[in-house]
Formats: sequence, structure tokens, C-alpha cells
Amino acid sequence: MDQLFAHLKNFYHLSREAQIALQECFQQITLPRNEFLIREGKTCRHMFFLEQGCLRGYYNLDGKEITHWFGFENDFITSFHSFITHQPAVESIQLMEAGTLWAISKEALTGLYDRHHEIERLVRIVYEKYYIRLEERYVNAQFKTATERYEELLQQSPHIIERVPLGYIASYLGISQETLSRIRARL
Amino acid sequence: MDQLFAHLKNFYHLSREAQIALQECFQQITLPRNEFLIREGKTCRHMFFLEQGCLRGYYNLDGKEITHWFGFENDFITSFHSFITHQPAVESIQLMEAGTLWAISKEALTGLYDRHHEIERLVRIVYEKYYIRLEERYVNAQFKTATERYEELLQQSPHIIERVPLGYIASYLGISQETLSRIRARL
DNA sequence: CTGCGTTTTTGACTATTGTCAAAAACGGGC
DNA sequence: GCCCGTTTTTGACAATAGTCAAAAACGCAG
Repeated sequence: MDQLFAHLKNFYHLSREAQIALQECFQQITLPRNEFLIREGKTCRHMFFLEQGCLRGYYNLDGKEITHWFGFENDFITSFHSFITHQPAVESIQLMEAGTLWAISKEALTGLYDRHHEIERLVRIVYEKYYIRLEERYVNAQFKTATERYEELLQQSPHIIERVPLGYIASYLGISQETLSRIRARL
Repeated sequence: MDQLFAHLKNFYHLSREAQIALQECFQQITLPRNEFLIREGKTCRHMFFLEQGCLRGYYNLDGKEITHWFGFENDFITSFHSFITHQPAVESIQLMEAGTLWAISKEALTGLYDRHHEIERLVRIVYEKYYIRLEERYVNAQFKTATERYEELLQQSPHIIERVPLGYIASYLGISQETLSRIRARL
């Protein structure tokens, strides 16, 4: 829990009361490797904070699993579309390692917004940061070659390459596993 | 101005007082075709609402202009990265048609957050919606073929194709103009 | 209607990546 | 250390998209 609150300070400094209120709404979860946090088709009603472990979000495209993001320590995790719209999730989220998470329900969170303005502010700021992160990812994904994308991943997120099977990384980069293997051979 | 407030109701219903406070912070701008709303290298300190017209965001990659998004009526426009981080914008935003916009400065907006909790809520909700919109765009861009992306654009946003030169659309889809021309010929 | 600059299309060729299949390397359990 | 299932690499070929250059179509001023 300390880790979560330490991380929140990167976004906004909460008052003691807000922290206590927030703390009461979180529940700890421990899940083994390969377990699902969210399954396609179910509505996701929680936001998670990943304290320890790593996981991937993926969806099905013509029977193929497309991994479109990874989550690591200190990431906020949810199926955002489902969480926001209350519609069934189109993606699944699966643990790639055994992990520890903190969960907060959407009702609890929106309840807090009314009682603690600062918590809503915190969440707004988190969204802003996540938005620009996604924007960057979008530009990289669409307008760079596979090799450039891999090299950038190597530089910026070497932890991904160390902890994640090649097949998932290839999918994440939008290329086939064979192509990624050849890129690696060349470097 | 009516149009702006009518549009805001899609996100959150503001009280009369909040509306008045917000209204006072907006300034109208009119710009001719090809004018720049934001130029690469300058810090963007405003959020805009596009009442009438259309524009594009683009950046330079090895001397080439990469158009990565379009804005149309009722869109909120800014260089999000610059607006949030206060760093110089990496992109430029240019009018493709003469347009009318409403501008609000970042200071004015953050000032409103303190005085009107609901305005911060509204903005949080706007960010949520824009986030999931971007997520969708990301998935489409990375994991579908050029033809699929063009067909989806045709179905979901025919207005883009009607109002925007082919070269910009090709860039937006992440393909060369020639390839887009060939896709069109085939359909 | 004509001419001219811009935008779009077409052609020929090249580079990149995908697909399918098989081989090699890796890693944990015994 | 050995076996077996999984992951990664390699090979051959096909499909997709990019590049450069030229032609055609378009749009507007005069």
C-alpha cells in the first residue's frame, strides 16, 4: 500500500484525509502466473494498481491473439473502454508473472470524487499523463519501421524485452515473430 | 458559444454558475485557411474548441510531414503533450479550411478547477472519452491492413475523405499517397 | 475556353514483412 | 545429464507497400 501512495505522489499530493478515504477503498489481490485479471466479454468494474508482477492486454483478431500493451510495476491497469463505458471488455488482461495488485471499484472511486475533490483531480492528472503516453505510442507504432520500433523498445523499455516472451513482443510491435527474430539477428 | 455549451452537455451537465464562469474565460478566434493554430517548437498554453472548420496536426519525420490526426467541428484541440507538460510542441496544427474557434488558457482553466469542482469533473470525463477514442485509433492503426483502415475510414468518417486532400489522408493512414490511390482504384 | 499549377493516378521496380514449415535452442522436471 | 514441451531461429517463397518518375485529371484565374 505504501508503494501505491508513494506512486500517487508523482501525480498529485493528496491530503491525509483523502489518503485515508482512498486507502479504505482498495483491496489487495494476489494472482498466479497466467491467471486472468479481466476476460473478454465481461464488464470491467475495477481499476487496478500493479504492485508487483507483469501482465499483458490482448484481444482476438481473426482467431489470433494481438497483445497491444504490457503492464509492469506501478502501472494503473484496467480495460479502460469497458471501465468507462460499462460495456463488455473487448480485451483480456492476463498475468505473465504471478502478481500483487490493489483493486478499487468504479462505484467506490466515483463516490470518492464527490467527497474529495482532490481525488478527482488526481485521477484527471493520471488520465492526462496516460493520454500523452498513449499518443507517443500511437505515433511510434504507426510511423516507424519495425526495426526502429524494436530499437526504441530496447532503449526505452529494456525491462519489457527481459521479462516478456518474444511472441508477445512481436505482437505488441505489430510484426510477426519471425520478422522480430530476424531483426534481432541483424543487431 | 451556444454550440460549445451544447456540446459540453455530452460529457457533463454544468450548473448555471459554472457555465457563466467558464464562458468568461473563452475567447473567440477566427483564422484563415492554412494558418497555424500551433507551431512546432512553441509551448501551447491554450485549449481550443473548434466551432467551424477543419484542421490537421502534423509533425516532421526526416523532413516529411506526417499528419497524425484531423480536427472537425466540436472537437477539442490542443497539442496535448505541450499543453500538459509545458514543453515545446513537437507538432504543428494547421487549418485546412478557414475556421472559428474558442480558446481558453491553461491558467484560466486550472483556476476554474479550484473554484468549480464540476469543471474539473467535466474535463476528467472529456479526457476519459478522448483516451478511449485514441485507444481505438491505436489498435486500428497498428493491427489492420491499409485497405481495412481506409474502408473503416470510409464507413466511420466519410466527412474526412470529403474535406481532406488525399495526401493528408494517406499520411494519416500511415501509407504512401500512391498506395492509397491504388486502394481507391480497386474499390 | 485556355493555360497553369496542384492533386491524383499509373507504371515499373525494389524493399520490407508475412506465411508456412522445419530445424535449432532453451528450460524445467526427473 | 536427459527428455520433452515450448520458444526461437532459419529458409524459401508470396504478398504488401514504398519509391521514383511520368502521365492524367482537376480546379481555378484570366
